[in-house]
Amino acid sequence: MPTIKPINRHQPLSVGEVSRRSGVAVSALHFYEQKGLIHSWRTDGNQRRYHRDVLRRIAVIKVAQRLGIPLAEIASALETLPEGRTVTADDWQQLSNRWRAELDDRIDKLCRLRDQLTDCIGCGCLSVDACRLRNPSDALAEDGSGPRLLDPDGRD
Amino acid sequence: MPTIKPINRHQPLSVGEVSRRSGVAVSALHFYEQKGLIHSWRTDGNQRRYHRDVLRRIAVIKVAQRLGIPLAEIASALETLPEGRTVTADDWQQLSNRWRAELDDRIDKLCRLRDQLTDCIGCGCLSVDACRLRNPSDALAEDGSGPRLLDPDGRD
DNA sequence: CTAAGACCTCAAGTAAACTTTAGGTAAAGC
DNA sequence: GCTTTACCTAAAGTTTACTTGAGGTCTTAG
Repeated sequence: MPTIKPINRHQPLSVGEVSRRSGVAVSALHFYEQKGLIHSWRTDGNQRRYHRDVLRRIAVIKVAQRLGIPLAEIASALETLPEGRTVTADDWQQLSNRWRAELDDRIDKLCRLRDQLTDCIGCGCLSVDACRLRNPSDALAEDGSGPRLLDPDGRD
Repeated sequence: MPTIKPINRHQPLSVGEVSRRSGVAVSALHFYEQKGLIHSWRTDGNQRRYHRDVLRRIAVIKVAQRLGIPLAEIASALETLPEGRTVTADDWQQLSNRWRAELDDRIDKLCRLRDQLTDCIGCGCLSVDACRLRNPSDALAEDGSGPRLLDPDGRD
């Protein structure tokens, strides 16, 4: 047995340890817990303790975030797993396949947008009627930052 | 020619007209003005009036937003134009070339991410040491350990 | 035993891009 | 003249993903 602070694979982790090992700030861990993304129990002294599985869960969260998945969606995806369960390889495969499809989609949209932009740079028109760039056929805005409907009226 | 309310090309536009013709909410127009993206003058009654050029300017803003350019950056790009000037075809070409480069960049990054994800789905490891997806830094030391299947024991 | 460091909660702050609300003025229609 | 519609300002609210701060408790090293 080690003499100095034996890091037992089956010992629970404190929030600080999880933070150091995952690279996620303590405040963010609190936040994730509040949002139901991770779970913990408490010691007698009311301090959080985590199962080591939480590290893998956090890894999934971080990857999903890099993919551009909002936390709420990550949370609901993780909720489909049996309560608080370790994320298995199968789980990961399911999640990542779904997320890759979304990523593919986003890439597709951006590529189409790039093509339109390229055309438009060529013509330089920005015409209300003719410019594909100004008249996106696929109505979904990249960024959901507000309702925007194109007014059919108008020439300029 | 219309008999009712002749829409003169050289008459200024009220904020409501600009809103209807551009598809941008009045509140957003106020907001853009506050941020220096568009400009107006006032009537005796303190109401905003816009030069028709504003519509083209707004078109540029909207396209830039679809490209994912933040408003602050759009503002500073528009500021490089002579004060309040109409956006010419040349201006547009300059701006859009720059923005297309940024878009290319973003697409590139997403594609690389997709590739990593695809790899990772295959191996399913999410390993701290070996997973490219979890180690986005380029300073990844490729030790011989190689990808490994998910350990049900919860190895981090 | 005590002081430092880790941890706790709750509230408020941050940034982006707007919208909503409230209270009031201006212009247009009948 | 009166009412409806358009417009004005300033401030606060919205969402996402957190961080920061204040004030207090727990745990651990010496």
